[in-house]
Amino acid sequence: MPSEPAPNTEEPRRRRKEARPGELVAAALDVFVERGFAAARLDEIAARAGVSKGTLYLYFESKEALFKAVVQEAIVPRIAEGEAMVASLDMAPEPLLRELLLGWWEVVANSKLSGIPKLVIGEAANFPDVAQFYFDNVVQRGRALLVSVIERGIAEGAFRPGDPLVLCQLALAPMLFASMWSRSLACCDPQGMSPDVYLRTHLEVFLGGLRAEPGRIPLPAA
Amino acid sequence: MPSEPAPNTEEPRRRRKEARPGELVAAALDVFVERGFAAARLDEIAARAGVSKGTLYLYFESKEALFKAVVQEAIVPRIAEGEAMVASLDMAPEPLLRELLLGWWEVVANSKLSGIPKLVIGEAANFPDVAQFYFDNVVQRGRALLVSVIERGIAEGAFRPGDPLVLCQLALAPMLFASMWSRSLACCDPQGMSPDVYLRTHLEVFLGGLRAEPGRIPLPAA
Amino acid sequence: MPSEPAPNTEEPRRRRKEARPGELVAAALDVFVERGFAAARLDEIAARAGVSKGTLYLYFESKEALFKAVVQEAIVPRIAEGEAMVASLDMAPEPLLRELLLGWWEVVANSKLSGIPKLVIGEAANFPDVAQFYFDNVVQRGRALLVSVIERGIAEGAFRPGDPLVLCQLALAPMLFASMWSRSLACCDPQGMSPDVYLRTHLEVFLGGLRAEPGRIPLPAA
Amino acid sequence: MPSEPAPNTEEPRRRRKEARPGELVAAALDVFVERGFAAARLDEIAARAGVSKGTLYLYFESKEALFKAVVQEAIVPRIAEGEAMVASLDMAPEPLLRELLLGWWEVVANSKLSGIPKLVIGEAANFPDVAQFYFDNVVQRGRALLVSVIERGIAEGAFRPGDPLVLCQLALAPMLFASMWSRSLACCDPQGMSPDVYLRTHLEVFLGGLRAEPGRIPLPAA
DNA sequence: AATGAATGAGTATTCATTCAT
DNA sequence: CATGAATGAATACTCATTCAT
Repeated sequence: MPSEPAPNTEEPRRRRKEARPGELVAAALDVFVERGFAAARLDEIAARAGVSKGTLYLYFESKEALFKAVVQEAIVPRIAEGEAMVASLDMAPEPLLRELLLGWWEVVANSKLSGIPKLVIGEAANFPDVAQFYFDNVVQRGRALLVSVIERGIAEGAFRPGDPLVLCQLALAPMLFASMWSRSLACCDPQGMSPDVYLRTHLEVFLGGLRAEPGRIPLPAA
Repeated sequence: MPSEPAPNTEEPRRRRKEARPGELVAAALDVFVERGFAAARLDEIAARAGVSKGTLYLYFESKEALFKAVVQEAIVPRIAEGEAMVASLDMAPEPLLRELLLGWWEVVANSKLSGIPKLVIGEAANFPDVAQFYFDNVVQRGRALLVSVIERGIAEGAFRPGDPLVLCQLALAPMLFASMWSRSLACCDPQGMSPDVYLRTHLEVFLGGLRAEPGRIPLPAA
Repeated sequence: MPSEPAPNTEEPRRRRKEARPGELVAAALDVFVERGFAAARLDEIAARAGVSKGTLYLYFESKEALFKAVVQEAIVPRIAEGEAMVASLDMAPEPLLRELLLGWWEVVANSKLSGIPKLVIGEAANFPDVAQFYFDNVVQRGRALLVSVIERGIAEGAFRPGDPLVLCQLALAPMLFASMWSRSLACCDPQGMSPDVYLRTHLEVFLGGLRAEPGRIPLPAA
Repeated sequence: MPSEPAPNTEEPRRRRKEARPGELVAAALDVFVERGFAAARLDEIAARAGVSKGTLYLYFESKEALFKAVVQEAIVPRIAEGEAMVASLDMAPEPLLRELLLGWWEVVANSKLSGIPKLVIGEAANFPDVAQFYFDNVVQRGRALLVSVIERGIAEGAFRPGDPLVLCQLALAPMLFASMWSRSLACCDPQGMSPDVYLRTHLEVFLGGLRAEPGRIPLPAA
């Protein structure tokens, strides 16, 4: 009769306990991104995290809560990094904007994270709480970031005058769209398209069209 | 006690029979767009069309077949109109491209149809057959249309040289994205954004960045 | 406006009208035998008969009624033939019994008809009316036939004394079983078995065991 | 108002868990035998086992899997017993064959088990997987048992020469047929028939016809 | 803290039967 | 007579959530 439990070949208990929520969130991110919100099965998330389904409910009170945690853990910090970048970098608006978009592309577009916008947009109508949470915590803060840079660019005369929010959306749309595409219809396309060419063309065309140049009229306004 | 049966307030049988598939497809379009493919309940489609669930199976052998019929009836003809437009209009590339994008926006973006791309992109991973069908019948044909115009623009020196497929995607992405947005997160946004300003800004910026002008370098290529 | 209907290239109306029920019953026999009673779809029966589903209900008030008609048309006359045979043939009991069993084998076992016993036995519990109908119209009459021959054989000292009904059942069981087997598990058996050897062995063994011979004791009795 | 929770009248969780599959299989056997495979409702099986429908799927992944488990648990062990019997008993072929058939009759014919052959034969055409499984696991092994005894009997000169597989089938057919009959048309027969007389007559007639005796010719062969 | 057995509401699909034309 | 459109009840299977251990 051993007075001590069999030597644990896995992580020590204490570490696991603290690490649990993070492991669960990581597994959840995987499954949510692969299947979407509605189609993700808690069973599969639990299995991938190596725990039982019941354990999920120890840490998260529902599927929605789990998803919110995924957003909180995986996406919100990326936004914060962008905010820090803007605060610390002392660059002219166009290079800064370019830098931000490139940074987003590198961090998000090529990782699992890029699956989240697709999921949220695709299922927002069926899960309004999820949508609202994402909007408040990700969209609003992300927009504020870009809008501030664009507003400065307009104020400084680097960009054509226009609606900054509209321009923010137009800067992001092709990138978000590409990330959604790559996780949906891209696999139906036998030839494909170079993501690199796509991104550089977008930046070149978008910034080329946004730049204030002699003879250019202001962009539309409300 | 009427000696004659109550006057039939319903459509005569013969007419209904021919009208049925169309009514079903219309109801299905509504529900698919509101709920997505997986979450759309056949019950609801039937109820909205005023028939029983069994009747759906008289005309469509499965949910997927019904969805394919929706795409076939509602989307494919719009593509055909675009093809006809390109064939008949004798315009310079830039105005033609502008016209096509505007036409798409008017016909699609403001109708239920704009819900279909969101649905397909959001659920392609879970329903590969649906995705392939949409890709083959809508994406490919739509792309061919725009790509031909863009190629001509490049050849004639109106547009900067670049990858036509990439440019096609970049022309459409902000529009498709906006239509997806309006059916998902837009309702979380208290202030909103003028679709009109959005579209005109996109055209102005995109075409402004695409236009060949002295001193401009070619766009990236593979 | 033709005063006469377009020349019918098919069967003339009058003949078809009378032939209808027979065609329906024939199609029904096929489908019932292939699928069983519950799994037979009226759709398929109608399609095979080249009529609409509704037409079936013009002639038969339900699936059960249709099945009863099948039994009536296809099986009952076969029994009558056996009865006629016994009445007309003036043979000793053993050759007569042999003749009857051989006749049954030839007429029934190798035709679709042999599917009916399997169906009735397999689904009697779920469709008691069908079972009762079959029992009254087929089993009882068939038994009476064989029992009379067996009783005569016993009375004349050709067969060992025993329960005639039991002997009747034992004479038929291997044949009915074989016909059920050939429509069910036979296809799982890669090697198979010669039906001819099977039948001849049965007759040889059964009649060999039934025959009264010196030193043999009577068979069991109730 | 009891200060303590009501004494748990149900089984403790741990015990139930291990007992569950067995209880489910037992309930399934009942319902499959009463209704057949297609007509058996999972609802009813679950209700009879005192669990919810979902619980069935915790243990068996489909109706087919449940049925295979029934065969595995309820029938296969019976075959094994027969195999053990042949291996252990040192008897002459005829008594051994008689013993095996009697044993089968006692164990199977009078229990629910006898409903399984009826079910399999009745629905094999509609459920080929089920049929194949039954054939491989029950029919083949059962045949091997009897065939070996029959072959030995022929070799030792106790039985007339003939096709052992055919003789095996002929030995079993009346017994299997009787078990199917008792669960189908027997209830339509007001007078009935003594199973005991039936069985003893079969053994007497069959073995009487099979026994090698002076002056008997060999049985048919392929 | 962790488990995993149990639940039961929810949904696509099938098919005998009806009835207006 | 004949049609075939319409019905709606029936059923296997799924999965988020609960809770006794």
